[in-house]
Amino acid sequence: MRASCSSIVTDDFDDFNEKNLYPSSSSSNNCISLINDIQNNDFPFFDDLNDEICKRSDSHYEQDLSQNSSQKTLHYDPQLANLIENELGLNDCQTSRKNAWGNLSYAELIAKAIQNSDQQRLTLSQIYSWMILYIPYFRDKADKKSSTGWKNSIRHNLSLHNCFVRIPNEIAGKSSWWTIDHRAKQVRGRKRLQSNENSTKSSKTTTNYLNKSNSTCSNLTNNQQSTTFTSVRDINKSFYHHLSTQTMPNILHDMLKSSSPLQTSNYSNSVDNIYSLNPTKCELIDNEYYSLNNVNEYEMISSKLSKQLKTIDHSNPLFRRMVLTIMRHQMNKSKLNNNNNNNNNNEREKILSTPPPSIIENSQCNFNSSSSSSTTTTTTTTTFDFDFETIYDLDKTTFEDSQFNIHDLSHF
Amino acid sequence: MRASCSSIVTDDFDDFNEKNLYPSSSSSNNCISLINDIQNNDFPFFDDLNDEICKRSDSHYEQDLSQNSSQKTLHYDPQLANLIENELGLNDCQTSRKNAWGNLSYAELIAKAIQNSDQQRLTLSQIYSWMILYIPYFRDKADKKSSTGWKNSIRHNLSLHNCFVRIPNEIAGKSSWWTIDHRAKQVRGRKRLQSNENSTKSSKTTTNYLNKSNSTCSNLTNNQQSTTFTSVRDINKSFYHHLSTQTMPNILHDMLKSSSPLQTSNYSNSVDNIYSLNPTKCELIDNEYYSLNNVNEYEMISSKLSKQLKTIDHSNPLFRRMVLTIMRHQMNKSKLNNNNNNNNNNEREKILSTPPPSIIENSQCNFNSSSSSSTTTTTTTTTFDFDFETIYDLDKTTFEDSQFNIHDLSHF
DNA sequence: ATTGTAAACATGTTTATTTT
DNA sequence: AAAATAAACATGTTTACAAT
Ligand SMILES: [Mg+2]
Ligand SMILES: [Mg+2]
Repeated sequence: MRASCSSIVTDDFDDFNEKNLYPSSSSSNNCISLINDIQNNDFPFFDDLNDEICKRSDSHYEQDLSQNSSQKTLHYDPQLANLIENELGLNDCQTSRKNAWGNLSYAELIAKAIQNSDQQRLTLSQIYSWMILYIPYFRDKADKKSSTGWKNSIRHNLSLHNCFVRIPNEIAGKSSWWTIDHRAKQVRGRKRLQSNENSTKSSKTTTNYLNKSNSTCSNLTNNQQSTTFTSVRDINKSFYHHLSTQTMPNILHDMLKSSSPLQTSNYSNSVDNIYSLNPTKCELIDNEYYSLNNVNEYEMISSKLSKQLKTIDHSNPLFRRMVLTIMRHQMNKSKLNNNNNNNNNNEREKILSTPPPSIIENSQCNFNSSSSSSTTTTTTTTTFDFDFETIYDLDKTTFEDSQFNIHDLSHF
Repeated sequence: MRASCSSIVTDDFDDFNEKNLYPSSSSSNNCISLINDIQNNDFPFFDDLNDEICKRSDSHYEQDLSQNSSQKTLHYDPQLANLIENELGLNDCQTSRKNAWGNLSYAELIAKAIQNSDQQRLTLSQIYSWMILYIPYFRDKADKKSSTGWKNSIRHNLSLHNCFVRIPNEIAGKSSWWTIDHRAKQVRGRKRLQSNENSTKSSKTTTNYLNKSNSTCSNLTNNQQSTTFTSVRDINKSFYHHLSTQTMPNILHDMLKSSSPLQTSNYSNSVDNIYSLNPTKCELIDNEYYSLNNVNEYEMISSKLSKQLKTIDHSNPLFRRMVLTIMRHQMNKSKLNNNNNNNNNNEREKILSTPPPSIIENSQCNFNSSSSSSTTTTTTTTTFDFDFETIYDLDKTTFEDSQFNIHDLSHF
């Protein structure tokens, strides 16, 4: 309890929490009856309510091993501690371990911490606490001075690996939630391409740290091995891997802006929120997305999308998504072709050298007619069924086992 | 353009933006026709699209004075610059000015920057750029070394004043938007109460920096002088002013948890999002909320709410809000009474000394029956009409003149 | 090539001190 | 009392480099 909180009111609240007068979250039955009480009786006054709360608590008292109030949700599980010690190799007689703390990497430890949390998400400080609680080595280095190193590494790993996804905290002023994106099979991902793309195309063996051996640590099924796209965002991601930072062209901005959104539904009604479907700093998840087969696959989807685009109204929020996806696909396809033909600068030069004609208001331009560039790609049209419902569903990038779609927070 | 972005693809994109090949956002007519084109024709290829874009651009070319690509939206407005110079007093012959840069405070400058932006929001680096662009003094101190001081002050002001509200950026990895909350008439707000509450009760004169004189800088109406509550959140804010940090009691958490939410509507379906209606670090907006009249007003609302609470289902998301509001009201009312009676510790002692009885599952407890505390408050019941629609409306804390409800971003 | 480690840096929050 | 100023600190992002 901070000394600066001098008022009685604050003291009361602190005591309520710190002395665990309230039942833990496991006692939800009691609370249902409490709700009934409130609904059946007239207005309960505070002190009476407190009496009632006292009556119902206590039996569910749980020892809180964490230091401060922000880590209330962290409970010590001896069984888990044992399992982790085994995985670390601390119970083996071997003297040589991968790291000072055992045989697990930082990424694996962080994944364990998050996966063993109630809501599959933790704040940075909660991750720190988890480490101190479960990893003996870090427990010995918990003080300010000696913790700087490994805490830095924790932060480094959270940022570096794209399987760790930061979600803004709903409570203003509190730090973000760190979650796990199970679709990112590749735990470690470069944020920026190395200088030349030659080295990039080599196939890379990626390890999956998230679902390892023991059953207690993870009840998550790993049934997402197929290369089908799970969301529009995934498609975009695969397109934008080679760009370090991506600014959406103004033209697209305007197109989106000019199509007024629906007020209903889950879709947000501002242009800006549409951008939430456009993560600027994207990362290649599966290298094999590069293969020509996959390019054709995109082609297929894109072709389907463009046909459906003609049938729906501007006001339909799906319209915006489709435009987005198509534009991206086309731009990247064109560029991919340029790369393959080794005439990298042609396209660019051509565009830059084109003298700007006068504006044609509301003109009916035929895009397929004009000028330039021999990059005609064969468009494979198949029986790919890609209707609205499908797109709609695809966009729900739900986590498998979490109770709610945590990534909605970043969408809306 | 960064040297590290070596791929042609990136170069293309950069050129598109930096050379302003795309029309500015004012040319939405062109874009509508472009959308029609896409819908009417078959699939437009990238290079054709580019040609079209070139045709339509150029006339709307605007000089971009900002240094790097993240500040694309910042345009230099000579007229605005002139107005600001006048407000700074740079055109006066006076030698003595409030600050080295003129007669406006940091808070006033930041407010001007945001209010003159397209979308009424800027990132931190955009605010920096605005200062360098419009304030001569800062323009002379734009380099790394000499800018640390005033940039620190900018950040300090953004955090300190609760009229500046931080909204997470929809684009993952980008820094937050800074917006203005026009309901916060008091620009400066302490984040934490000073040591003793004696000094707090003195009435404080607060200045409103947001709508000052000139018409160009602000088309915002200042018609929120009444003390009526504009949202449930406002009510909560006024309750929680005296708490530096507020953890919601577990009991309430459980109550909310046990009432399953509806899947429809704008309301989020996770307990955690309910907390978004419960800003932990709240701040007193109007000191007069302390007065007894206002306490009774809350009493009124609270009473109404509690009656309606009895009529609605747990699954109704409004139910949660009402519980929230009522609980808060009662707790604070009780504490307020304790303070008035100068028996501050009685209530607390009583609660702490109460021996915890055994749990009563699904019992029908009468809250008004039991024990303790002589703090019976007279509940004024009036004709206050507070139905669902009202609550629903109250929660839409829309900005007056902004095109969309930017604060929805922090709600959902 | 993967991982650990250090460090520079940006962005926010908060407290303390000085100036006015 | 309000504003400017300095500074400590937490949280994230990114680069560099060493160890394996
Ligand atoms: Mg990450
Ligand atoms: Mg603020």
